Amino acid sequence: MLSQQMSAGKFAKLCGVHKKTLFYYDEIGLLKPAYRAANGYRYYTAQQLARMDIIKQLQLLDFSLEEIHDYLAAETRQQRQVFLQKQEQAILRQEMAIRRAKESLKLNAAQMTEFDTYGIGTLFLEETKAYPYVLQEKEPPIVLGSQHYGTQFGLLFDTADIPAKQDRYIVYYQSSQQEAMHIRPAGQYYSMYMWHQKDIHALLQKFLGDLPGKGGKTLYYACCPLLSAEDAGEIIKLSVAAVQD
Amino acid sequence: MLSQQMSAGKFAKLCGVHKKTLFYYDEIGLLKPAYRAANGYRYYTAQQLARMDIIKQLQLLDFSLEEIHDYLAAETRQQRQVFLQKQEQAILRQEMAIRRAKESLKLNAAQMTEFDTYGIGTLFLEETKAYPYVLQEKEPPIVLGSQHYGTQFGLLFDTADIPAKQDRYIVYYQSSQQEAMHIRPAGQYYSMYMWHQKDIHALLQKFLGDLPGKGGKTLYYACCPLLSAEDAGEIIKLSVAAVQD
DNA sequence: TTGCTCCTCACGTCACGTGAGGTGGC
DNA sequence: TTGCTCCTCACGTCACGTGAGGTGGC
Repeated sequence: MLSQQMSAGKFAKLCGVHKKTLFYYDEIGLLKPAYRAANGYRYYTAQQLARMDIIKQLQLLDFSLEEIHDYLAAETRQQRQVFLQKQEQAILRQEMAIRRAKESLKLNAAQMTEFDTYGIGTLFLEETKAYPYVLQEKEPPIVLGSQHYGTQFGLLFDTADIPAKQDRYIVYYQSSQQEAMHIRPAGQYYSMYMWHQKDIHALLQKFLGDLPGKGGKTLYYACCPLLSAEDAGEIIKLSVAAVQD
Repeated sequence: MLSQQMSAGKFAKLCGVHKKTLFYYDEIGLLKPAYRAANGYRYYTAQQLARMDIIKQLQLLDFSLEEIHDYLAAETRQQRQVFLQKQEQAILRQEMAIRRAKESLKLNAAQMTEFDTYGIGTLFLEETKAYPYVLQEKEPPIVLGSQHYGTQFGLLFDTADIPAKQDRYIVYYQSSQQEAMHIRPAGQYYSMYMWHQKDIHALLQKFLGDLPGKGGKTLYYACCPLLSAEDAGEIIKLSVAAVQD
């Protein structure tokens, strides 16, 4: 029977965790050694590996140690099942977050290389896919930020308005199509990266002046927070459809 | 110009963060107020929201605050792009982990309901899909644990061996098909949940004795760590193909 | 004056990790 | 005896959160 027992170091190696982790689990009562010698030495048994195994599995499911403790203390399997179901929700939320992060990363990386090839103030023609977007109905906040609008967001202008006044709308993309009432059509667009410091109006007029012909009605003003990363001014991307609609 | 400045509380609300978060960012030098009054009051400007916006975006990409600091301190866009690329790897790893967690959760939930309907010692017939698995070539560790083998793992026996001796192999499932050299075929299986305390051999013989006829050659012994969750003994699931091969 | 906001300590949280300094077993 | 393992403090880390106690502006 004693041959089954092992010291903290051995048990830690078998479990694939740091010995200090075992000390911590002992301290919080999550996994106490089967036997404590008079000199303070901790001894674990092979059976305890099963408990550690559950702990590790639940950690992969993003349980906190306290939740794992409650799980293990649950009387019935029904109770444990409730824990697992709750966790399923959490995992799904995490999955959404990861998906958004991936999209954002992809978009930003692509935009960086695009920006590096064209730089500021160069007009270029690009082919883009269609994407859905949502219009902000209520009064917009002072500053546009990704915390409100997600990865891709900006303003819409009517090109007819530019010479005189300006009219704003806030756009924000959504992968969830439920809210997306509008679609930016696929096709060729004239685009230019610009540096927005103060006067939007001058920027827009410069852009329209550079166009080789008349473009689409809608002017897309996209914010590029990760491109900017400077204290002074923001880098933005202006686009209009190349074909008149 | 002063009208652009706002107190910590207002700026926090605008950013959607706790005021204490601003204090912390100030302390670590990630986002310092634009102006500090003689009485110690912090004042922020609307421009600083852009920086906060980058911080939050990068946090969504699972950057640590230190990494964000380095990102923002990077001189060139090329350097920043390197950061983003590194992060892409991290995100992909996370995605894998989530996928495995989801699979594990699904499997365990299904197994719990199955176990609740049949209980221990009841033979039942089930239809299962094919799944790939890998054989452990080297000497197996003393105790089977999910940390080595993933969500689904266990032992393989040859039914011909049972009456006399026992021969073990360790199985472990993989969703990545690269390593999976073997396949458990789809079809009908006789299965039974049992409580494994000490004598495996007696268990296996009982199981084979309960079968209504001769089953397949391979006996699957699957470990169910999350079903067990008790200190004494483990719950396992035995299966053989219903059709003789 | 009241109520609100602002500040600075200082300590808590989570799940450990990292030494320092000392003891015990072969 | 040497080298290895074990122990217990105690403090560090990460990204904040939580009061306590006091000040400042309208």
